Amino acid sequence: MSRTPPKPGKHASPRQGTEDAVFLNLLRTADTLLRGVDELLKPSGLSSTQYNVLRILRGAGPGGLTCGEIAERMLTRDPDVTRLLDRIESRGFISRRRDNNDRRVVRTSITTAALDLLKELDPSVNDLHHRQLGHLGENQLKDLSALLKLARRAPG
Amino acid sequence: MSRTPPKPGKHASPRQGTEDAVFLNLLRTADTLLRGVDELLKPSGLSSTQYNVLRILRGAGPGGLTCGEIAERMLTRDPDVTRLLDRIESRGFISRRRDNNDRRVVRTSITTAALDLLKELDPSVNDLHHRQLGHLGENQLKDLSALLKLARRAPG
DNA sequence: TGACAATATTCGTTATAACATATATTGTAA
DNA sequence: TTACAATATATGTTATAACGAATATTGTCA
Repeated sequence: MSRTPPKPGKHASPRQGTEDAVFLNLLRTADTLLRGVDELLKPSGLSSTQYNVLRILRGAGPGGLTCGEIAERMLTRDPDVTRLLDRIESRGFISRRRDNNDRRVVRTSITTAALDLLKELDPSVNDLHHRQLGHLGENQLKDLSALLKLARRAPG
Repeated sequence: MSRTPPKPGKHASPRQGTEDAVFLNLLRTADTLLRGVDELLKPSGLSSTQYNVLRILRGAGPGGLTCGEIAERMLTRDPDVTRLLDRIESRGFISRRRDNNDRRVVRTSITTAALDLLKELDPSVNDLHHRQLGHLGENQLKDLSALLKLARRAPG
């Protein structure tokens, strides 16, 4: 097999278990927190994925973004941005139009209806995060963010 | 609204941004790592959810587990364990039988075919985790695990 | 120009997830 | 025993995700 051999002189490594534990804890924690957000969004009929897209578009401003740019910024990669946007559009939360310079691309921007909804949701989302993570100290939060960012930066 | 008022004398809090950052980093990192696992499992036709179930059942031993017990231990909550198990069963990786004492419950146990497959996958999964997380030091891994565990333990 | 690769998005299809509700079995209490 | 709540799993249905291939447009180079 193409298995990387362990460094000579090192035994089967306690790291293995530690790395595995990080992986398991990461998924469990992410699922727990995400579930809370989905719960909170349920009354407005948004999935967390849709909510995430709307936040991305709010951040992008009135110029809007292309499908590819949206895909890049999503938290969770989605191979089918088109139909995700279809569903959001059908609720009147985004508008799409062909770019005149490059007619391959479709620029998507957020509607004022969606901006209003986000504004309404903002405080509850902040509150939720605070309930979910407020028991961590400021330093722990910063450490955690830094470690997570670092964890994503695999050398391979 | 039922918004918890901020402590008097404190402004809108830099914590808010920090908590939000943790949340975003958590989802991004989890997605990145999970994607690697899915990629690795693709040749064997297992989703990461199915793989997770098989690992749970391996850990449970020959006595097997009930649907409820499996659901509890899953990384990602799934409201429809039945059909998840259906799909795994159709590939011959688990066997199910009614419990004779309590005929409501179905006990599920892993087959030797699945044990063989897991054994075959073990080294590649460990290697993957090592490639994904090996650049973190032993202490960082332990800190990260601890913080993630702590993050799940919200007081509410 | 014409052929072709690259890019951006869309579509067809199948698999899986989510949600609400139904069925079967057991335990409990009148 | 009968009625009823509780538990464990299963099913019907709809929504979303995943995968592969298709379409449209642009850029590049012989």
